Amino acid sequence: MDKGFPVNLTRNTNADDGGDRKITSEVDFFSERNKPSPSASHNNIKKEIISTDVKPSTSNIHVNTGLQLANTASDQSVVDDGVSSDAKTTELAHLQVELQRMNSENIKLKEMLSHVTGNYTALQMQLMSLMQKNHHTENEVVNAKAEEKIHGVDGGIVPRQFLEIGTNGTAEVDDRVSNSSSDERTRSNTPQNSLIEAGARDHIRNNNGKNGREDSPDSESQGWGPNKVQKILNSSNVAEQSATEATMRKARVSVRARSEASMISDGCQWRKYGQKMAKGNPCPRAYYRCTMAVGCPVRKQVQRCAEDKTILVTTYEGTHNHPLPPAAMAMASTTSAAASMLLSGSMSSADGIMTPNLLARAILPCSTSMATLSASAPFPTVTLDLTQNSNPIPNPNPLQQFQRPHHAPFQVPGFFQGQPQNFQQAAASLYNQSKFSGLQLSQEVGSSHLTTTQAPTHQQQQQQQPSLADSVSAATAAITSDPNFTAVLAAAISSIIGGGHANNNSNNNNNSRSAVSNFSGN
DNA sequence: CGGTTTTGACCTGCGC
DNA sequence: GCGCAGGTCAAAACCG
Repeated sequence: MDKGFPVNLTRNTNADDGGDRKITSEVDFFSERNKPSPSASHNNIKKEIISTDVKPSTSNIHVNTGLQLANTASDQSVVDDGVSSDAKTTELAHLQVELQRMNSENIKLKEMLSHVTGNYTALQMQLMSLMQKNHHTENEVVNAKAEEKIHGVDGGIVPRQFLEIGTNGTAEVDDRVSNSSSDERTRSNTPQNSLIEAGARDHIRNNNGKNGREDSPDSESQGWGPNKVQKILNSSNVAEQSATEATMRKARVSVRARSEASMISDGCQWRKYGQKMAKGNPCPRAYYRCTMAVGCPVRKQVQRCAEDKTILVTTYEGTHNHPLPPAAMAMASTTSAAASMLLSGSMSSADGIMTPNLLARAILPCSTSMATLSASAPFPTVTLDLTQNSNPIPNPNPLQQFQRPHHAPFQVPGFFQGQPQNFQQAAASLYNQSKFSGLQLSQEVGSSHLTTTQAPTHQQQQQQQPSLADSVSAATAAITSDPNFTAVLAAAISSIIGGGHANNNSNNNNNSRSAVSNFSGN
């Protein structure tokens, strides 16, 4: 019996070995993609070139090189049958000239690429500095307010510990942020630990480490309590910045997907550590912790939607501190990217309220409604809704669009690198697919008046698309319930959001074996 | 036997 | 201060 792993994976793939086969073929495809073109004529010309001591360029930039040479080669193979060696030599010379021309062209293209890259970097730097400047300005406003309180301008009482945290707590918070990987389990292993420590954590909040525990890794908060951050936000700019970083860990990414399984497969291994009945929902909420590495801070909550029990809402929090298999990277990078986007938006505002329009456009630039953003207390949350059936781009054959042929499977972002054309095609394709699947982006910003679009309920969203054929609904539901699709779609979204965010687990090696084992294990 | 799930108890924050 | 809700812990049960 599969415990904690999606049942519908095996259901969707008919058998466990079917699931393995699917993933294996995908991995094989990726490995194939890294090989040169299998064209026989291409191989022929390669041999010819090497035999004449002309080194072919291996640059990826020159996409057409192989084709042109291949054509030439096939021409030559015809000539080979009965033509003199002079013609052969002439042909070789011609090829050499052609190759040299292409090499020089390659160099030019490389220069262009480096130029564009440089421009991009410069622009990115400018953007960063602008954002930083903006943030700094807001900090000054906060500081001014804090100063007023310190000097009793408004008669307010300044909580002493907040000021102390501002100078002293920086290291503590930063340390927590940078050491998000600190071993929570180790910390919790001692018997009495949790209760004592819970109290100690609270004590730290109030006394700022006067009990001497602030330097201990034990002082690392669980990353789920909002209050510490909220309090620190009211102190100095340093503390605010630190708190913002701490908030980064608290950003949540919620994924709604139709699934009859108890949990969607995201490639990670999870251990259930709790279950609670949440108010207003007859379905219990399950709490999971990542067990792929000891002390991984990532947790997730899984709960069925109260309105539609076929919808599984999975809420992720935290960043993995260990290498992930590609299958896990897809979802992990997505949640990380979404969290980064969300918090980069929230960071630009002193009161923690994000700029929803900017964020919304950033997540999916061509859409006005694709994912739900919420900065309502206590946690900023991005919701990726993979349950909808809306289709802004009419597609007469949605099934065809969603099919996963073996010759062109979906890719996770890590595999896009070095394959720009494939990346663009896949991203564009998945972008359309994501639009098809009805990722809804609205701006629900808690109590703030920045709300521009009221997040529609699930029923409302369905009612907005009454004209869709049942087959489309069924296909979408079936596909979006496929955990692999969910993960890969999420990966594509993260890719669209921006490569910088998408692969924060850059040290993750693409261990295809672990991916296979994970999926088969799931 | 080791890992996972279950489940009741406990803690914390928040609103009243 | 009290009650509520969300979140976590850990012993016991369960499973392969």
